[in-house]
Amino acid sequence: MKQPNVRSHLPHQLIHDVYVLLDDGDRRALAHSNLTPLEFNLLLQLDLEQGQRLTDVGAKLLCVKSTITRLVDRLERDGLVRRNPDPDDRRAQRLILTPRGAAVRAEALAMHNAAVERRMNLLDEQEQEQLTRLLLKLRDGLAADLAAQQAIEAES
Amino acid sequence: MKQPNVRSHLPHQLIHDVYVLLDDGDRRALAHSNLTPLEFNLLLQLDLEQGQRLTDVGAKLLCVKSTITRLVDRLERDGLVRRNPDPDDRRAQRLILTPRGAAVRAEALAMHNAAVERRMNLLDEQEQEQLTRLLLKLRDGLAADLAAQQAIEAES
DNA sequence: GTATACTGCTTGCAAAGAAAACGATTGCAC
DNA sequence: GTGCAATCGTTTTCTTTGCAAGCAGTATAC
Repeated sequence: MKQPNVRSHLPHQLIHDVYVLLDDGDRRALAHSNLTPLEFNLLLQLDLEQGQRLTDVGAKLLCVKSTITRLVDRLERDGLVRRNPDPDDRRAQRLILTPRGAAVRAEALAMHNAAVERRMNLLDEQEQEQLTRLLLKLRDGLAADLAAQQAIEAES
Repeated sequence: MKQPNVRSHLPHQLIHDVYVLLDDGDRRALAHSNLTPLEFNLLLQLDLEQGQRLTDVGAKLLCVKSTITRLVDRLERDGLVRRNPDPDDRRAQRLILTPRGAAVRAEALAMHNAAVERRMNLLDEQEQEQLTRLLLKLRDGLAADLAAQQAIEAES
C-alpha cells in the first residue's frame, strides 16, 4: 500500500500541501510587520468592527478564550490594541485598535494582499473561479458534516 | 474594506477554511486510536519503508528534527515504534514499527480512509478530478515560489 | 594521521494553544 | 426579591512545536 488506495485521498492530501505552502508564505509576508497570521487576523477583525468583545473575536478566529486572552495581552503590550470596559456589561471588554495598531494593520494588509495576489495568480481567472466554486461546495458540506458530528457527540 | 478587495483572497480564504475543517475531521477520526495527525503520518511513513532514519522522516513530514525526536519518544513509550541502531552509521537510528504499532496503524488507517472518503464524496467524481487538477497546479507553483524565496534569503 | 567541517540526534528554552477551574457579573425562574 | 444557571474573561497547567546549542560520530582536506 504505497499510496492510500482511496481515490479521494489525493485532493485531501493536496489541500493539506497547499495550505502548508500558503501558510508559510503568509508568515513570510507578515514577518516584516512582526505579526503571526493569528495576530494579523485579529487586527483585521478589529478593523472590520471596532469595540468587539474577546468572545466574539474568539468565535470568528475559531480559537478558545484563553488563546484570545494571551493574544490580546501581547498585542496590548506592543501597543496595537486596547481593552476598553464595556459600558453595558461589567464582565466584558471591548477591543479597539490604537493608532499604532491601525498603522501596523494597514502596512501588514498591503504586504499580505500583494503576496496573496501574486501566489493565487498562479491560476488564471477562470481557474480561480472554478476553484472557488468547488471549495465553497466542499466547505459548506464539511461544515454541515461537522455540525452533524457535534450533534451526535452532544447526545452521548 | 469589509472584505479584502482582492479577488484572489476568496480562494485563499477558502483553502484555509477547508483545511481547518478537514484537519478537525482527521483529528476526530484518529482520536479513536489515540493518535494525532502527525503521529498517524509518522506511522504511515514507517509502513511504507521500514528502517528509516529520523532525519528522513522529518524531511517527509516537514518538521524539524527535534520534533521528530520527541514524537518518536512518545510513540516508543507507547510501544508503537522502536529505535534500532543503524549498522552503517553509529550516529543514526532506524525506526521500525512494533507489532502493536502495526495493529494501531491498520486500525487508524481504516478509520481515516473511511472518514476521508465520506467527506471528499461531498464532491462528485468529476468535481474531485477538477479540484485535483487545480490544486496540483497551485501546489507546484507555490513550491516553486517558495524555492525562489528561499534562494533570495540565502543570498542575503 | 590530524584538523576541520559536516551530519544525526538530543536537550534546553520559549512560544503557542487547549482544557479546566475560577471569580465576577448577569439574567432567568419563580 | 432570591437563588440558580449561564456568560465573560483570566489564570493555571499541560502538550506540542520550533529554534538554537550541544554532543557524538563521520567524512573531507591537507
